[in-house]
Amino acid sequence: MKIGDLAKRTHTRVETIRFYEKEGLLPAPGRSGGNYRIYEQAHLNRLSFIRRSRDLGFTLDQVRKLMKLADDRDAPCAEVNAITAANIAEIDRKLADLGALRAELVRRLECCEGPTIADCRIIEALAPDTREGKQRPE
Amino acid sequence: MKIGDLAKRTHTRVETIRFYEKEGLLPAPGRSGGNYRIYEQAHLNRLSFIRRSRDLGFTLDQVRKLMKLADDRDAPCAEVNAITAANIAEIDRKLADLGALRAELVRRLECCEGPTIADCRIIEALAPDTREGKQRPE
DNA sequence: TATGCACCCTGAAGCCACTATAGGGTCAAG
DNA sequence: CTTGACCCTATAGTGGCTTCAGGGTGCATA
Ligand SMILES: [Zn+2]
Ligand SMILES: [Zn+2]
Ligand SMILES: [Zn+2]
Ligand SMILES: [Zn+2]
Repeated sequence: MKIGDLAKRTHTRVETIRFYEKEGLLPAPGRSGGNYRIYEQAHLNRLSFIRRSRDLGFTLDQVRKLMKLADDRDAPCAEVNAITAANIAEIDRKLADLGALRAELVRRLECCEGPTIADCRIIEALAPDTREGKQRPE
Repeated sequence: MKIGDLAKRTHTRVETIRFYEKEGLLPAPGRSGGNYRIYEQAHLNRLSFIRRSRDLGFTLDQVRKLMKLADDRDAPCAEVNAITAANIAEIDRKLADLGALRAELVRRLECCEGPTIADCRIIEALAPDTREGKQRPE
């Protein structure tokens, strides 16, 4: 299997596959006469694992850990659960942040009294006070 | 006002202020005898604007646009609204993605049948099929 | 045989928004 | 006169890729 085939089958860009190899996530495959990378099923399995993990929001470092754990079937899965729980917590933080952000943006969008910047509540909310004559514009 | 004072007043790191200057977001201030940057009120205003915008999730490029608009009080604020709306849409996308992600992670965490990797449903869900004998491990 | 075209190779740089590090200089207090 | 807090520049690093420059390979077609 050449790199392009592997790319198609895993919905990964060719460059990303080479990047994973350089990063030590995907073992370097054999080469053809023309120096093309030739992949086996095992590579496809590894790469699928990486992509599924990435899709679930794990970092490459976490993926490295998960793969090491996955390779040792006798290892306890407490560590896997810890990594997963950490990601859920991280997602919760992001959800809260984004929710608050969204609310504030919507509020500002609703308050725009336009039609020109002079009356725009969005800009007004962003800008610090410059209308009380306390300072001159530079 | 020296850079450290400005940093404190705007809750910005000193390095970030220098970075904004290099990026053309904050005009280069005058210098003291000892070559220290000396800031005026106008700089503080600008920097506040930048930080508030960043806190609301605008990119530096969007901040550039917003500042240009903010400087022209006769400009229509449709563009400001468009930038804001685009950010809300972007946030909505992220919220949906993160929500789905979270659900899937929780589902997997709940399904872990441990105590070892051999029975771990999280790893199982990540790994491609390797148990049907269709291929050998590399 | 030549030519085109899709695919492959390497190495380096670019993206975002900073952050960190190295290696110095300035200034006021003790 | 030394200490320590602050400041300066220039460069590299972060994550997770993407893009680019400058080639080589392999197969089909004119
Ligand atoms: Zn209102
Ligand atoms: Zn407006
Ligand atoms: Zn279950
Ligand atoms: Zn488990």
